[in-house]
Amino acid sequence: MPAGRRSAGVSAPRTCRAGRGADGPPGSSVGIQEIATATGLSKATVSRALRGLPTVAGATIDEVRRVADELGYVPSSAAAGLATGRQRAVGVVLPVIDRWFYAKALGGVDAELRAAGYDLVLYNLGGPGGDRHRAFRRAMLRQRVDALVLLSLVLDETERRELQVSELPTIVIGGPAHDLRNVGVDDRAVAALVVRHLTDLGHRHVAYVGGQDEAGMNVAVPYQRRDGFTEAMTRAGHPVRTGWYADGRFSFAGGVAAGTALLDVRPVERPTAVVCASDEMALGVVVAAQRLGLVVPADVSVTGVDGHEYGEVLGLTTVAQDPGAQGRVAARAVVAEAQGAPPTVVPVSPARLVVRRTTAPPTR
Amino acid sequence: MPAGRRSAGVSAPRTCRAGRGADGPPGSSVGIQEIATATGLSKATVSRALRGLPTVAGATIDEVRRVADELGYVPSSAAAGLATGRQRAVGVVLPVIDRWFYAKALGGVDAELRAAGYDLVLYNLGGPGGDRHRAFRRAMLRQRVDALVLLSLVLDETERRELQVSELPTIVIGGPAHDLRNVGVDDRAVAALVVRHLTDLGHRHVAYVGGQDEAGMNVAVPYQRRDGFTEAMTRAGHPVRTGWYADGRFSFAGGVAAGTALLDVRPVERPTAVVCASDEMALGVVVAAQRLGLVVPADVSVTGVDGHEYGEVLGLTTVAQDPGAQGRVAARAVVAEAQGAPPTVVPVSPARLVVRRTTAPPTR
DNA sequence: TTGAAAGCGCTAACAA
DNA sequence: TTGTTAGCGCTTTCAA
Repeated sequence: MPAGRRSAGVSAPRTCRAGRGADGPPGSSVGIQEIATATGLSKATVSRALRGLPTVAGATIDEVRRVADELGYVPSSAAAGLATGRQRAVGVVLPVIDRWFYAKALGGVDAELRAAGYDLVLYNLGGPGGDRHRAFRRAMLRQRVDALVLLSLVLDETERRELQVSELPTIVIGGPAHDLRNVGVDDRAVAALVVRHLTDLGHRHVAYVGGQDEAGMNVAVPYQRRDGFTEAMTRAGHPVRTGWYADGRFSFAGGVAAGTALLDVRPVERPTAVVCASDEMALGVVVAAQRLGLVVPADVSVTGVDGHEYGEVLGLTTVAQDPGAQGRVAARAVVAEAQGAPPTVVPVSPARLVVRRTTAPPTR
Repeated sequence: MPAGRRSAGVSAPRTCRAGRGADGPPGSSVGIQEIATATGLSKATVSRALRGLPTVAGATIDEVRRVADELGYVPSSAAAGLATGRQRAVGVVLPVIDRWFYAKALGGVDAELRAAGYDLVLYNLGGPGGDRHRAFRRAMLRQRVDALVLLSLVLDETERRELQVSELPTIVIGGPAHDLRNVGVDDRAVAALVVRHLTDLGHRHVAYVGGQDEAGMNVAVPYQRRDGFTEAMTRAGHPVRTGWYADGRFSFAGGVAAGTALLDVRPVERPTAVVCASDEMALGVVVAAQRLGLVVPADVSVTGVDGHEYGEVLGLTTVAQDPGAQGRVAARAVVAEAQGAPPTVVPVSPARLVVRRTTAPPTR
């Protein structure tokens, strides 16, 4: 706009405000200078008053705020950012938005940032197709944000290096990432929790639906859940058949496919329980079972991980986690760090077994 | 940082770069001045070269970019924004993130903005609890964005006024809003489409599940769908009983509740079809029907609106729309306007009937 | 408690 | 094709 304004006619070297004269309240470019003039104070004092610094007289603050309001003053984040070097904004980088976990976590990050007076700049890598690299670079290569929250991302070598160079406080939600702080549940423990529940019920033939989320989820999460499952089963004395690992791509449709593959076999070949690495996949497996004429949990028990609303309504046994809370924790951590606090250790996020109606003792 | 740097020791009035000396490549504050010095060019030329302006010699551009890279130059969006008055960012305001429609639309907006080189600043009003008002105040926008995309929002008087004052190019997705451009489907037509399908099948006793999304969805959407439904049914000669309007709160759980209320009655009192204003509610109604021992579509037909993935897997008849595309259209429109183009008319978004397995002729 | 003045890093007239 | 120069709107020393 400055440029626009300037080229709009006369070229008064300075004090060239707005298109319209500095007349009424509803003008676009009311700055602290205008407020200073109107109040007879200096820009410096107005600036301080607006921020409520303690060195300003209470009466002055009130007066300045009143006038600012009257004039329709809108602070310029760019100017403040340039002067202070802090943008009061945090970047959130995620692989895709339309997945339960990401959407919930993003909501949590947002809530916390809003409370802290920070803006949230979204960098969606847009799935495997999106030119994620460019998006990632832009995130930090423009100094638009003071910190970064990464949602379940696998970083490649280059990305990691750029992150380091940027020196931005960073944290990742969901799945540990090399050298970066991390908030999330203990995925191996989550898997062990489910296995324990199932073996306690008497299950010995348990299959697993996991797989890689092609959307760019942190590889560590699926691996850890799967390994945790395998380990726990082995420890319980019921090693898992190689054929009983199916890929559900972390989606509902993928769950249906995986469930069908696993369950559409002769009864003796069929697992008595299916452990899924997410609720959406578990829901898919339940649907697959029903389509095959099986009764859940009489014929097969099914479990998920997440705490998805649908699962609640449908009675899915699961290990519930709270991605919103994880988002809030992550946001709080990076904001604190951006404000100069030393990095603190973030505790492991809670996850708890919620037994509902898709698990029961095996009938075989 | 400037402040931080300054207080870090000596107070050299000017040219006080970085903490470390202006030594190696990986320093945080390399500006165009450094590049200018290194190349022997002026700041102005460096600036132009970096932006690839046509008035710069090709060789110069290459050289500047090379040196910039070498020095680890990171542009400052704040400085550029301050100088130009354009932030290269668009704000997206939405009531909640974790709803199918919003997540999808947000993804579309994001994709388009990324392609245009704009950043996306998210303003989540955080549901009915969130202090939505604050989020909307122009003070909060802080001139951080050049345009606004509103997702299905109802604006109150104050909000509308502040929007006007801000003079930002604005567009709303989903549901018309007073005085603002709008992208979305024709909700009355959508309802009529479903009714047509059902009456063609022979249905005369049709109930409706709609309701107000407490999350702050544009009121117009539910109203228009409901009115479109009522009108179409009346026109078809099958006026709807007053008791056959249920509130599903635009959620899956709400759909289950509404479906139960509607279907748990004596067979003769039961509608032969249930039209739902969203797929999630429709899925809930299907579940409710199954729980009551009814067969879909033999005992009841059920329809939704949206084109949700789950509905696809489960064979839900619906009117599919593409919120991602709507998001892209909206983003493109506001970006163009932010760049000075005159506002154009946005055409109504397409919606098409997708007949699957939850609708059939009535057996009664 | 306030004011004066010097920038923050970049862009854009204007001149060369 | 490039350089000079004057800001963009705010914050922050330093001095009063």
